[in-house]
Amino acid sequence: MKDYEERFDEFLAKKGLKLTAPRKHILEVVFAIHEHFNAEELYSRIKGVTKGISLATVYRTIPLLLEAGLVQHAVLSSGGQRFEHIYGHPKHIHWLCSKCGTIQESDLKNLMPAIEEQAKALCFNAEDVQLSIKGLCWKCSSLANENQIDDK
Amino acid sequence: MKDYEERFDEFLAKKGLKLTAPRKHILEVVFAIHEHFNAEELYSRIKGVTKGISLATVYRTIPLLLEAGLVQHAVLSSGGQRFEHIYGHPKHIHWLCSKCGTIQESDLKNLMPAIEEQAKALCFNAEDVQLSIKGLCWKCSSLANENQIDDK
DNA sequence: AATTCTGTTGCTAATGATTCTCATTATACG
DNA sequence: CGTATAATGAGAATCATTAGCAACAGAATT
Repeated sequence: MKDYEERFDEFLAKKGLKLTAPRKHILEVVFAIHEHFNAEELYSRIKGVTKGISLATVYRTIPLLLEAGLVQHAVLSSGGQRFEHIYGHPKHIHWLCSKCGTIQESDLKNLMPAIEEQAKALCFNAEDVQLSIKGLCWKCSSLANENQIDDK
Repeated sequence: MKDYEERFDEFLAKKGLKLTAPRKHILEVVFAIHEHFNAEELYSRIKGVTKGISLATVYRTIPLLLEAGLVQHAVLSSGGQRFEHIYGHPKHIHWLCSKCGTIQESDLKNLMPAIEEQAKALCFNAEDVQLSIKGLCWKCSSLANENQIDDK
Protein backbone atom coordinates (compact mmCIF):
# COMPACT_ATOMS: atom_id res chain seq x y z
CA MET A 1 0.00 0.00 0.00
CA LYS A 2 1.35 3.37 -0.95
CA ASP A 3 2.21 5.98 1.65
CA TYR A 4 -0.55 8.33 0.73
CA GLU A 5 -3.07 5.55 0.59
CA GLU A 6 -2.14 4.46 4.04
CA ARG A 7 -2.35 7.97 5.29
CA PHE A 8 -5.76 8.50 3.75
CA ASP A 9 -6.96 5.23 5.17
CA GLU A 10 -5.82 6.19 8.64
CA PHE A 11 -7.45 9.55 8.35
CA LEU A 12 -10.73 8.05 7.20
CA ALA A 13 -10.67 5.36 9.86
CA LYS A 14 -10.26 8.01 12.52
CA LYS A 15 -13.50 9.55 11.31
CA GLY A 16 -15.34 6.24 11.04
CA LEU A 17 -15.11 6.31 7.26
CA LYS A 18 -13.75 3.79 4.84
CA LEU A 19 -11.25 3.76 2.02
CA THR A 20 -13.64 2.53 -0.65
CA ALA A 21 -12.83 1.65 -4.23
CA PRO A 22 -13.97 4.99 -5.68
CA ARG A 23 -11.96 6.89 -3.09
CA LYS A 24 -8.94 4.78 -3.83
CA HIS A 25 -9.23 5.46 -7.54
CA ILE A 26 -9.62 9.17 -7.02
CA LEU A 27 -6.59 9.19 -4.77
CA GLU A 28 -4.52 7.33 -7.35
CA VAL A 29 -5.36 9.83 -10.04
CA VAL A 30 -4.74 12.81 -7.76
CA PHE A 31 -1.23 11.56 -7.13
CA ALA A 32 -0.66 10.79 -10.78
CA ILE A 33 -1.32 14.43 -11.70
CA HIS A 34 1.70 16.59 -11.21
CA GLU A 35 0.06 19.89 -11.97
CA HIS A 36 -2.70 21.93 -10.47
CA PHE A 37 -6.15 20.66 -11.20
CA ASN A 38 -9.76 21.49 -10.57
CA ALA A 39 -12.62 19.13 -9.86
CA GLU A 40 -13.72 18.88 -13.45
CA GLU A 41 -10.25 18.08 -14.75
CA LEU A 42 -9.76 15.48 -12.08
CA TYR A 43 -13.07 13.95 -13.05
CA SER A 44 -12.26 13.66 -16.72
CA ARG A 45 -8.91 12.07 -15.95
CA ILE A 46 -10.63 9.54 -13.75
CA LYS A 47 -13.09 8.76 -16.50
CA GLY A 48 -10.13 7.80 -18.65
CA VAL A 49 -8.96 5.27 -16.10
CA THR A 50 -12.04 3.82 -14.46
CA LYS A 51 -15.65 4.21 -15.24
CA GLY A 52 -18.59 4.45 -12.93
CA ILE A 53 -17.26 7.17 -10.67
CA SER A 54 -19.50 10.18 -10.60
CA LEU A 55 -18.59 13.83 -10.50
CA ALA A 56 -20.46 14.08 -7.22
CA THR A 57 -18.12 11.58 -5.64
CA VAL A 58 -15.14 13.53 -6.86
CA TYR A 59 -16.59 16.64 -5.26
CA ARG A 60 -17.26 14.71 -2.09
CA THR A 61 -13.76 13.31 -1.93
CA ILE A 62 -11.83 16.53 -2.42
CA PRO A 63 -12.71 18.01 0.99
CA LEU A 64 -11.62 14.77 2.60
CA LEU A 65 -8.27 14.94 0.86
CA LEU A 66 -7.89 18.55 1.94
CA GLU A 67 -8.70 17.69 5.52
CA ALA A 68 -6.34 14.73 5.44
CA GLY A 69 -3.58 17.09 4.36
CA LEU A 70 -2.96 15.20 1.15
CA VAL A 71 -4.09 18.01 -1.08
CA GLN A 72 -4.16 21.76 -0.76
CA HIS A 73 -5.68 24.70 -2.49
CA ALA A 74 -3.44 25.99 -5.22
CA VAL A 75 -2.93 29.56 -6.30
CA LEU A 76 -6.28 31.05 -6.85
CA SER A 77 -7.09 31.90 -10.39
CA SER A 78 -10.40 32.73 -11.91
CA GLY A 79 -12.73 29.91 -12.82
CA GLY A 80 -13.17 27.76 -9.78
CA GLN A 81 -10.90 26.27 -7.18
CA ARG A 82 -7.71 24.48 -8.10
CA PHE A 83 -5.81 21.94 -6.09
CA GLU A 84 -2.52 20.11 -5.94
CA HIS A 85 -1.37 17.10 -4.01
CA ILE A 86 1.14 17.77 -1.33
CA TYR A 87 2.15 14.53 0.26
CA GLY A 88 5.88 14.15 -0.14
CA HIS A 89 5.90 17.45 -1.94
CA PRO A 90 7.57 19.96 0.33
CA LYS A 91 5.93 23.34 0.80
CA HIS A 92 6.87 25.76 -1.87
CA ILE A 93 6.38 29.26 -3.13
CA HIS A 94 4.29 29.82 -6.23
CA TRP A 95 5.59 32.37 -8.68
CA LEU A 96 2.74 33.24 -10.96
CA CYS A 97 3.41 35.20 -14.12
CA SER A 98 0.56 37.56 -14.77
CA LYS A 99 1.40 37.78 -18.45
CA CYS A 100 2.06 34.28 -19.72
CA GLY A 101 0.32 32.48 -16.86
CA THR A 102 3.15 30.08 -16.08
CA ILE A 103 3.66 28.98 -12.52
CA GLN A 104 7.13 28.32 -11.14
CA GLU A 105 7.80 26.89 -7.76
CA SER A 106 10.62 27.43 -5.35
CA ASP A 107 11.49 26.34 -1.89
CA LEU A 108 9.81 27.84 1.14
CA LYS A 109 12.37 26.52 3.61
CA ASN A 110 14.39 29.61 4.28
CA LEU A 111 11.32 31.67 5.01
CA MET A 112 9.97 29.29 7.60
CA PRO A 113 11.97 30.53 10.61
CA ALA A 114 10.64 34.05 10.19
CA ILE A 115 7.10 32.78 9.75
CA GLU A 116 7.32 30.56 12.77
CA GLU A 117 8.55 33.42 14.83
CA GLN A 118 5.46 35.45 13.98
CA ALA A 119 3.24 32.46 14.60
CA LYS A 120 4.67 32.15 18.06
CA ALA A 121 4.07 35.82 18.75
CA LEU A 122 0.42 35.46 17.72
CA CYS A 123 0.04 32.10 19.50
CA PHE A 124 -1.18 30.80 16.19
CA ASN A 125 -1.00 27.09 15.53
CA ALA A 126 -0.05 27.03 11.86
CA GLU A 127 -0.98 24.02 9.77
CA ASP A 128 -0.61 25.25 6.25
CA VAL A 129 1.43 28.02 4.67
CA GLN A 130 0.69 29.32 1.26
CA LEU A 131 2.83 31.93 -0.40
CA SER A 132 2.00 33.15 -3.88
CA ILE A 133 3.80 35.87 -5.70
CA LYS A 134 2.39 37.48 -8.75
CA GLY A 135 4.46 39.40 -11.25
CA LEU A 136 6.39 38.92 -14.43
CA CYS A 137 8.60 35.93 -15.04
CA TRP A 138 12.03 36.62 -16.43
CA LYS A 139 10.92 35.98 -19.99
CA CYS A 140 7.97 38.31 -19.87
CA SER A 141 9.81 41.03 -18.03
CA SER A 142 12.65 40.99 -20.51
CA LEU A 143 10.11 41.16 -23.31
CA ALA A 144 8.48 44.14 -21.64
CA ASN A 145 11.84 45.89 -21.55
CA GLU A 146 12.44 45.33 -25.23
CA ASN A 147 9.05 46.74 -26.08
CA GLN A 148 9.66 49.78 -23.95
CA ILE A 149 12.75 50.49 -25.97
CA ASP A 150 10.97 49.85 -29.24
CA ASP A 151 7.98 51.97 -28.38
CA LYS A 152 9.80 55.07 -27.39
CA MET B 1 -9.87 63.97 -6.18
CA LYS B 2 -8.69 61.16 -3.99
CA ASP B 3 -5.51 59.26 -4.71
CA TYR B 4 -7.21 56.05 -5.59
CA GLU B 5 -9.74 57.80 -7.77
CA GLU B 6 -7.01 59.48 -9.69
CA ARG B 7 -5.18 56.24 -10.09
CA PHE B 8 -8.27 54.45 -11.33
CA ASP B 9 -9.01 57.27 -13.73
CA GLU B 10 -5.52 57.10 -15.18
CA PHE B 11 -5.76 53.37 -15.53
CA LEU B 12 -9.10 53.57 -17.30
CA ALA B 13 -7.98 56.39 -19.57
CA LYS B 14 -5.02 54.30 -20.66
CA LYS B 15 -7.48 51.66 -21.82
CA GLY B 16 -9.82 54.10 -23.48
CA LEU B 17 -12.38 53.73 -20.71
CA LYS B 18 -14.01 56.31 -18.51
CA LEU B 19 -14.42 56.91 -14.83
CA THR B 20 -18.20 57.03 -14.84
CA ALA B 21 -20.51 57.74 -11.95
CA PRO B 22 -21.27 54.08 -11.16
CA ARG B 23 -17.58 53.22 -11.23
CA LYS B 24 -16.82 56.13 -8.97
CA HIS B 25 -19.47 55.02 -6.49
CA ILE B 26 -18.23 51.47 -6.48
CA LEU B 27 -14.69 52.67 -5.91
CA GLU B 28 -15.81 54.84 -3.00
CA VAL B 29 -17.51 51.94 -1.30
CA VAL B 30 -14.60 49.59 -1.91
CA PHE B 31 -12.32 52.00 -0.09
CA ALA B 32 -14.82 52.53 2.69
CA ILE B 33 -14.80 48.81 3.49
CA HIS B 34 -11.92 47.82 5.69
CA GLU B 35 -12.54 44.11 5.60
CA HIS B 36 -12.59 41.44 2.98
CA PHE B 37 -15.65 41.42 0.81
CA ASN B 38 -17.17 39.52 -2.03
CA ALA B 39 -19.16 40.86 -4.95
CA GLU B 40 -22.52 40.35 -3.27
CA GLU B 41 -21.50 42.12 -0.08
CA LEU B 42 -20.07 44.99 -2.01
CA TYR B 43 -23.30 45.23 -3.93
CA SER B 44 -25.50 45.39 -0.88
CA ARG B 45 -23.32 48.06 0.67
CA ILE B 46 -23.60 50.08 -2.49
CA LYS B 47 -27.35 49.74 -2.45
CA GLY B 48 -27.32 51.38 0.95
CA VAL B 49 -25.49 54.42 -0.42
CA THR B 50 -26.67 54.92 -3.97
CA LYS B 51 -29.39 53.28 -5.89
CA GLY B 52 -29.54 52.34 -9.50
CA ILE B 53 -26.26 50.43 -9.65
CA SER B 54 -26.71 46.87 -10.76
CA LEU B 55 -24.96 43.76 -9.58
CA ALA B 56 -23.74 43.26 -13.12
CA THR B 57 -21.88 46.53 -12.99
CA VAL B 58 -20.28 45.56 -9.72
CA TYR B 59 -19.10 42.35 -11.32
CA ARG B 60 -17.86 44.26 -14.30
CA THR B 61 -15.94 46.74 -12.19
CA ILE B 62 -14.11 44.31 -9.95
CA PRO B 63 -11.76 42.97 -12.65
CA LEU B 64 -10.91 46.52 -13.57
CA LEU B 65 -9.99 47.30 -9.99
CA LEU B 66 -7.88 44.17 -9.83
CA GLU B 67 -6.09 45.05 -13.01
CA ALA B 68 -5.55 48.60 -11.82
CA GLY B 69 -3.87 47.21 -8.71
CA LEU B 70 -6.36 48.86 -6.39
CA VAL B 71 -7.84 45.64 -5.15
CA GLN B 72 -6.51 42.15 -4.74
CA HIS B 73 -7.82 38.70 -4.14
CA ALA B 74 -8.03 37.94 -0.46
CA VAL B 75 -7.45 34.64 1.25
CA LEU B 76 -9.34 32.03 -0.58
CA SER B 77 -12.14 30.53 1.35
CA SER B 78 -15.02 28.46 0.16
CA GLY B 79 -18.01 30.24 -1.29
CA GLY B 80 -16.76 32.55 -3.96
CA GLN B 81 -13.96 35.00 -4.37
CA ARG B 82 -13.19 37.64 -1.80
CA PHE B 83 -11.32 40.86 -2.25
CA GLU B 84 -9.74 43.68 -0.35
CA HIS B 85 -8.50 47.08 -1.36
CA ILE B 86 -4.78 47.53 -1.26
CA TYR B 87 -4.00 51.07 -2.14
CA GLY B 88 -2.16 52.59 0.80
CA HIS B 89 -2.61 49.36 2.72
CA PRO B 90 0.78 47.81 3.32
CA LYS B 91 1.22 44.18 2.44
CA HIS B 92 0.38 41.81 5.21
CA ILE B 93 0.12 38.18 6.16
CA HIS B 94 -3.29 36.60 6.58
CA TRP B 95 -3.73 34.20 9.47
CA LEU B 96 -6.85 32.23 8.82
CA CYS B 97 -8.36 30.14 11.58
CA SER B 98 -9.78 26.97 10.13
CA LYS B 99 -12.11 26.52 13.08
CA CYS B 100 -13.73 29.86 13.83
CA GLY B 101 -12.98 31.43 10.47
CA THR B 102 -11.49 34.64 11.82
CA ILE B 103 -8.75 36.33 9.87
CA GLN B 104 -5.94 38.16 11.56
CA GLU B 105 -3.36 40.19 9.77
CA SER B 106 0.25 40.83 10.53
CA ASP B 107 3.09 42.62 8.92
CA LEU B 108 4.93 41.12 6.00
CA LYS B 109 7.89 43.47 6.26
CA ASN B 110 10.45 41.23 7.88
CA LEU B 111 9.89 38.48 5.34
CA MET B 112 10.44 40.71 2.37
CA PRO B 113 14.25 40.55 2.23
CA ALA B 114 14.20 36.77 1.97
CA ILE B 115 11.49 36.90 -0.67
CA GLU B 116 13.29 39.51 -2.69
CA GLU B 117 16.43 37.45 -2.59
CA GLN B 118 14.62 34.53 -4.18
CA ALA B 119 12.96 36.80 -6.70
CA LYS B 120 16.35 38.03 -7.76
CA ALA B 121 17.62 34.50 -8.14
CA LEU B 122 14.69 33.63 -10.38
CA CYS B 123 14.84 36.95 -12.22
CA PHE B 124 11.21 37.35 -11.32
CA ASN B 125 9.71 40.79 -11.30
CA ALA B 126 7.39 40.57 -8.30
CA GLU B 127 4.38 42.85 -8.17
CA ASP B 128 2.23 41.27 -5.54
CA VAL B 129 2.97 39.00 -2.62
CA GLN B 130 0.29 37.04 -0.91
CA LEU B 131 1.02 34.96 2.15
CA SER B 132 -1.78 33.08 3.84
CA ILE B 133 -1.40 30.78 6.78
CA LYS B 134 -4.11 28.43 7.82
CA GLY B 135 -4.33 26.87 11.23
CA LEU B 136 -5.86 27.45 14.63
CA CYS B 137 -5.96 30.85 16.26
CA TRP B 138 -4.93 31.00 19.87
CA LYS B 139 -8.51 30.81 21.12
CA CYS B 140 -9.41 27.76 19.12
CA SER B 141 -6.17 25.96 19.82
CA SER B 142 -6.54 26.50 23.56
CA LEU B 143 -10.13 25.26 23.34
CA ALA B 144 -8.93 22.19 21.49
CA ASN B 145 -6.52 21.48 24.33
CA GLU B 146 -9.22 21.78 26.98
CA ASN B 147 -11.45 19.39 25.10
CA GLN B 148 -8.70 16.88 24.77
CA ILE B 149 -8.34 16.87 28.51
CA ASP B 150 -12.10 16.74 29.09
CA ASP B 151 -12.72 13.97 26.61
CA LYS B 152 -10.20 11.55 27.92
C1' DA C 1 -28.50 -16.78 7.12
C1' DA C 2 -31.47 -12.80 7.95
C1' DT C 3 -31.67 -8.20 9.87
C1' DT C 4 -30.22 -3.86 10.93
C1' DC C 5 -27.26 0.04 10.94
C1' DT C 6 -24.28 3.29 8.93
C1' DG C 7 -21.74 5.02 5.47
C1' DT C 8 -21.34 5.33 0.18
C1' DT C 9 -22.61 5.99 -4.25
C1' DG C 10 -24.72 7.60 -8.80
C1' DC C 11 -28.01 10.31 -10.54
C1' DT C 12 -30.38 14.47 -10.93
C1' DA C 13 -32.26 18.63 -9.24
C1' DA C 14 -31.09 22.77 -6.90
C1' DT C 15 -28.35 26.46 -5.58
C1' DG C 16 -25.04 30.11 -5.78
C1' DA C 17 -21.72 32.78 -8.11
C1' DT C 18 -20.46 34.83 -12.18
C1' DT C 19 -20.90 36.07 -17.03
C1' DC C 20 -23.45 37.15 -21.11
C1' DT C 21 -27.00 39.39 -24.03
C1' DC C 22 -29.43 43.02 -25.51
C1' DA C 23 -31.99 47.10 -25.72
C1' DT C 24 -31.23 51.56 -23.96
C1' DT C 25 -28.62 55.50 -22.28
C1' DA C 26 -24.59 58.41 -21.56
C1' DT C 27 -20.41 60.59 -23.20
C1' DA C 28 -16.79 62.40 -26.12
C1' DC C 29 -15.68 64.31 -30.31
C1' DG C 30 -16.08 66.28 -34.71
C1' DC D 1 -26.39 68.69 -33.27
C1' DG D 2 -25.06 63.95 -34.91
C1' DT D 3 -22.52 60.05 -34.87
C1' DA D 4 -19.58 56.51 -32.75
C1' DT D 5 -18.30 54.08 -28.88
C1' DA D 6 -18.50 52.75 -24.32
C1' DA D 7 -21.49 51.83 -20.22
C1' DT D 8 -25.46 50.41 -17.99
C1' DG D 9 -29.58 47.71 -15.86
C1' DA D 10 -32.24 43.83 -16.07
C1' DG D 11 -32.73 39.41 -16.63
C1' DA D 12 -31.36 35.11 -18.98
C1' DA D 13 -27.74 31.81 -19.32
C1' DT D 14 -23.77 29.34 -17.81
C1' DC D 15 -20.57 27.23 -14.82
C1' DA D 16 -19.06 25.30 -10.46
C1' DT D 17 -20.57 23.24 -6.50
C1' DT D 18 -23.86 21.20 -3.20
C1' DA D 19 -27.93 18.75 -1.69
C1' DG D 20 -31.57 15.18 -1.83
C1' DC D 21 -32.78 10.70 -2.57
C1' DA D 22 -33.20 5.92 -3.53
C1' DA D 23 -30.33 2.01 -4.02
C1' DC D 24 -26.25 -0.49 -2.44
C1' DA D 25 -22.25 -2.47 0.48
C1' DG D 26 -20.10 -4.14 4.54
C1' DA D 27 -19.86 -5.00 9.40
C1' DA D 28 -22.17 -6.11 13.53
C1' DT D 29 -26.09 -8.25 15.69
C1' DT D 30 -29.64 -11.39 16.08
